[in-house]
Amino acid sequence: MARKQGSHAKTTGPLVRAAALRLFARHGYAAVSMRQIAAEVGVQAGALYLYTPDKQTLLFDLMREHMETLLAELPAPSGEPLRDLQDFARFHIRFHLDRSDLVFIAYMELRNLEPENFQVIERLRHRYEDRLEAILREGDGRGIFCIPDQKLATLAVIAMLTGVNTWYREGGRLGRAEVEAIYWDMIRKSVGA
Amino acid sequence: MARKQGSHAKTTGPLVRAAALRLFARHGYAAVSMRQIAAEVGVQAGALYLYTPDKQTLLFDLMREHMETLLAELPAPSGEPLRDLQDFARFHIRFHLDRSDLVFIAYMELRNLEPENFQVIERLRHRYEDRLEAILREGDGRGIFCIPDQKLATLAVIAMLTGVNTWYREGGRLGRAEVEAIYWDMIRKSVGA
DNA sequence: TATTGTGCTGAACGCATGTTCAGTTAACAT
DNA sequence: ATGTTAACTGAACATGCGTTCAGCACAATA
Repeated sequence: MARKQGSHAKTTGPLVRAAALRLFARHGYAAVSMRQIAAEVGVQAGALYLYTPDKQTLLFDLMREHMETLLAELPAPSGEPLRDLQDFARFHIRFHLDRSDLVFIAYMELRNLEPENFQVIERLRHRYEDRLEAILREGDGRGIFCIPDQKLATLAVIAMLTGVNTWYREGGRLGRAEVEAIYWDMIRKSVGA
Repeated sequence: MARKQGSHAKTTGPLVRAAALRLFARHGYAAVSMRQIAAEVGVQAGALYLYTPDKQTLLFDLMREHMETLLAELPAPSGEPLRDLQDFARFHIRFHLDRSDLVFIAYMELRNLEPENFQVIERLRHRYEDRLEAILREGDGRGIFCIPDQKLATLAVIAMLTGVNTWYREGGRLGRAEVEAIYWDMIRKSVGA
């Protein structure tokens, strides 16, 4: 039953990755055992170590790849703050709803990262926040926005947007487009534009 | 070394409770062992079972008491939506900053609750959200607010407010009063008032 | 057909887990 | 001095953990 993933890999193979993603999101990193992950893949526990060095790397790889994709796919700013803020907001909602498991892990399992791994993820997250802060600063400087504190506004907007993931369900009362529109409306108002 | 907590209690004693609170908040429920909690209290693991029926109850009691206190201390609405919204926002920030460990646990460890315990907490959380939603609905109906969707606005505001806990540190750039004022400004604008 | 390779098993390693309980200790009441 | 009781220990229970590794099966190569 050859599964063709890799052999004594330094990072995680795709099938193992997918199984770990599902289980970590559902039960949490600390509550999931390597044997459970192996069962989800359909192998014995020992075989996992052909595809990942250890359990911690399983978690770290999930988070790092998630954050790197987030930064890579974030649309480049046009220099027009109102439009850039809208792009950011809509992108954030769409990107996060498409990856609810990864988002959940990235926000919940930070404390289960070993310190050096934690710092890597923190740096990536900070780069993402900085992108939003730059938009807000630009808009505030040009008098398009009216923001009491740019750092706080950045964190407030991101918290608000990320909150969508805690309640949104496919096939619910509102579709993604409506959610995007409603949140954009609230965010636009909250920064005084 | 008598510690006078209780004896074969059905709920958790205060010293054990405080130790569990610290450790769960720092490392997560699944990652903390009864032996670690016992060490924090200064007893052997077996002694914990004089003060709590089991580990799950330790977690559940923390969450339930937290949510009940939250509901009990939430100020009663005056009927004046703008003032009630401000009261709600300021109360939320203050209450949550005063209990950052409990808040962290209440948001992070939901999935470690057994199903029936989970439902109890969910119901309490819903009652809290309903209080805010009632304020928004009243203000929107009277034309004081301008809200595209009351349910979403409720969740967005709470997410925004709760986000403060992820970054606020005592002795940082901003004091509590300033944070309260800035967030109140953003929230007021976001609901169109 | 013989030889190499890889992909995986299954057992084992030492250690930690939540929980129970027979017994020790110390404070108090009589 | 004796009896009582509550607080606590320390060992034990069965189970599970992350991780390692000798060996096996099978596909590809020679």
